[in-house]
Amino acid sequence: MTTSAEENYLKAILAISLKTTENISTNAISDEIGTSAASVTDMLKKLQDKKLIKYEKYKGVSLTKKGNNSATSIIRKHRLWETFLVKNLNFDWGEVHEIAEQLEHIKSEKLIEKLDAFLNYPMFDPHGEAIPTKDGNIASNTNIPLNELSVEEKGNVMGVNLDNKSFLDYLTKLKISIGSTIKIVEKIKFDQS
Amino acid sequence: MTTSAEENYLKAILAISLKTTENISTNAISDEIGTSAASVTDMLKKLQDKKLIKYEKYKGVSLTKKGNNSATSIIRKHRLWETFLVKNLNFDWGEVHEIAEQLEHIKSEKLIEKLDAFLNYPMFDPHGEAIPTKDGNIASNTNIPLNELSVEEKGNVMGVNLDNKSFLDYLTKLKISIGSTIKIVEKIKFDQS
DNA sequence: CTTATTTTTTAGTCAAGACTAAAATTTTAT
DNA sequence: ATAAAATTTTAGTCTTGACTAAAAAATAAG
Repeated sequence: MTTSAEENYLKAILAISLKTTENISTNAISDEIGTSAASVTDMLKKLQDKKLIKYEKYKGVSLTKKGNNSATSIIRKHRLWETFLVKNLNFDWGEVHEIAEQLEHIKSEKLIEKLDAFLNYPMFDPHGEAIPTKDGNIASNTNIPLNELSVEEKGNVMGVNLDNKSFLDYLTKLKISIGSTIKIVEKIKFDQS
Repeated sequence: MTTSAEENYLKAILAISLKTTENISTNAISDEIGTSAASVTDMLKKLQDKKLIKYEKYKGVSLTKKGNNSATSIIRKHRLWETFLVKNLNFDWGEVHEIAEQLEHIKSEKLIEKLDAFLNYPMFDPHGEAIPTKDGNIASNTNIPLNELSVEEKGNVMGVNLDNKSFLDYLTKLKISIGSTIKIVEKIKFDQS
């Protein structure tokens, strides 16, 4: 059985592996989780013992099959709960992340299957991220990042990549939500906003 | 902020105080929670420091106003989640207790208020137990225990007091659920079944 | 009313998961 | 190629919440 702390490390390792091609360093993990590098080293040993990661001193880390399954399952739980919070409990998408961080660690296979059925097997969460299926499959996200759309082009908002509260609140204020059609009016050179 | 462990102790103390009039002993708590008496003594000191209980060495324990509020709030969360699991996720009432034990510790006032609204402010949980309101009020349960009904009398099942999995499964098999009308056919002397 | 029994507390330990400071290793720069 | 800088690991400590064994206090029995 994995603890919440272990699950958070696995999730972090998976998240980093999707952002970079390089091998995953202790510091990258400590940045992602917000703990000291020493704490990360401690935990890597435990995860290694449980065969959830492959870890070589000073070299870097990668998830084993087992670790990847575990991490993917946590992402699945997180995104299903976020979907529930937004769709059924009427939370704004900007405020569900912290709550889902807690809910994702609830231990019950049956719970998550029944939640999935209740939500009618959604493919995407409220941020537009794909929800892994029970057997670990993830729909690939074929959306175009906003900054790659040119002026006057139109597109539908399929999701928001950031889990940044103030930015999500800003979008809410502009009434931009999943499914909205937006048009690029002008590009500001400095930050491409 | 209370930890999950602290919340479980508060819940146990409240549960015992509802079952007995006598003062609450260390052993009673250790029996309820399933830990050693020594562990209970340790925790009582912490709860005392946080002003959640009144504790006198060798004498016994009682909840302070603050402790009672906290314990009641946990009961509320537990019962709202059980209601959700049964009503919306189609769990059998016999299998929700363990999951609710985990969900009750999720930290978010807003979550529980929104869940309450989503469920349409239920007064009773799937076991027939009253759900405390946001401000701590609990509807008193005026139901008659089954063993006090006489032969041939009829009644409606308002709830089941036990959180005993095998008994609840047994009732499920007999198709006895909340709202069923049952009739006392015969009393078996030995165990009053 | 003193002794035996039960209950409760204290003392010492352990594991998980965090930390800081120091040592070891790797990488970068001259 | 070697010194300097950055990264990573080790060693030692802390807190939480548990445990066992022993001591202390309260209760029961003769």
